[in-house]
Amino acid sequence: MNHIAERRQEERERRHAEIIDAAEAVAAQVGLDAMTMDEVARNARLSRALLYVYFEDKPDLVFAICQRGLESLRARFEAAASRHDSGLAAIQAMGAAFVDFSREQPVHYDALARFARHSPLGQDGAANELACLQGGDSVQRIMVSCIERGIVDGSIRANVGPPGLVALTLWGYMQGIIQLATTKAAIIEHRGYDAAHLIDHALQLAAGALAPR
Amino acid sequence: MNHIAERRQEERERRHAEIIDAAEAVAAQVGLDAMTMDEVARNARLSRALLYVYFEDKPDLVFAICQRGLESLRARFEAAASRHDSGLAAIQAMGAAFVDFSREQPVHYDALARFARHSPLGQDGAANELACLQGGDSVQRIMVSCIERGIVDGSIRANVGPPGLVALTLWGYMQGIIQLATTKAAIIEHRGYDAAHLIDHALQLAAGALAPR
DNA sequence: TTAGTTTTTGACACTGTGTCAACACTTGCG
DNA sequence: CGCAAGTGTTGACACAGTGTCAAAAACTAA
Repeated sequence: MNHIAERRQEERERRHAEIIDAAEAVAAQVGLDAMTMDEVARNARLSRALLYVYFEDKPDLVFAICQRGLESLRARFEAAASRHDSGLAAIQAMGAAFVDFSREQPVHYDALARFARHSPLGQDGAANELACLQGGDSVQRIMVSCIERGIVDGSIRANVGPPGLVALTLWGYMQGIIQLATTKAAIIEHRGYDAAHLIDHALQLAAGALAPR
Repeated sequence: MNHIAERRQEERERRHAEIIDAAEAVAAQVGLDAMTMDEVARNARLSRALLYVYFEDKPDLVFAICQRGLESLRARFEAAASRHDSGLAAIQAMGAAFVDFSREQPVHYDALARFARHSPLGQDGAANELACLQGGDSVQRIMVSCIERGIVDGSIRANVGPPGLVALTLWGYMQGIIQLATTKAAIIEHRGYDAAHLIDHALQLAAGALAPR
């Protein structure tokens, strides 16, 4: 029968999602590093071996988490893009959205940061990695379109450079700042500033770099 | 005798350095992640167990590598600071020096990046971690003094913000950009740019953000 | 029922970490 | 010299985690 294959496919997808849910729950408690396949399996009430039917690897599972994160981030960026008229304002809102994202979904953010670190494995298997790359791409595209919009509407100076490069630069910038703010909060405070302060400052500085002179 | 304790102390330090040498050699070949204590021990012609006499942990050993890296980076920054008259030019030179550093001493750079990621363990043991924090501090101080110099000599606009925050921001920025450029070189090229291009652009953009209007 | 297919698992092999009791070597002293 | 006390060094162990596989269990269709 054909219904049967269909049902199985659905169950397969549901299970797939459940495993990711379980992994996120574990990671939320102990972090992605300390998250073990055993714990994930226990949390999803499956045997550990079964995880390897649904995911290649532990990295593969993390890619799946990252994928969800990217989707969420994309939605936030899109919202930011449509909530503002001027290109610059939209880009600024994206910076803030990125920061919010890192705070509200730390596991997703961490998975994303990991993904950003690792060089792509090339055309090697890993369907989930590919999906992450595509997810990253669509986020970038939103940024690019807003930068172009800003150049047209005059809120961003025309000679900032090619929008594609500007988007990449801003992306790297935000990653760097957020990482600094989250991991070195103690040190920053010890110097008399605080993390929120640093981030505000960084966003402002970036806006200044894009605005016309 | 007192000479004997002295000699032993020297031998201890020599061995300490030799282990770090061995670790760097291994890491240069396979990367910090894949570097195993066993391989390091073999490379230093010692038993694995002895490594744990000289270093707490594998992380501790990586901190030691990081320390060397920070010292090297400090020297490069200091050179950059004294090679230029204007504060802005000095800061720009530091950006370039950071990039050079990441290219010429990838293992040191990677150790540094790892250190930057991990939150400090607090007052917990780990003498090497403390040394890294201090090393990071002295690098920051060089940046701060150059920013202040730039504000005085007019090459940097006075309202960029508190020099301490600006230094932190620039630091995070460079980390983000270099990471992006090194791990995602393939993707960047796929979009018609290249890594060197991106870095040039990023440095230019940063300079623009600091320069007076 | 039964034979074929798919799902699920326990048990295993492997790699790497960190620890410890015991071994080996130096050194100072009777 | 010989021999204790201290120091350096190591092999062997316990442990934790990953990924794999043959076989058990569950399901399906005749």
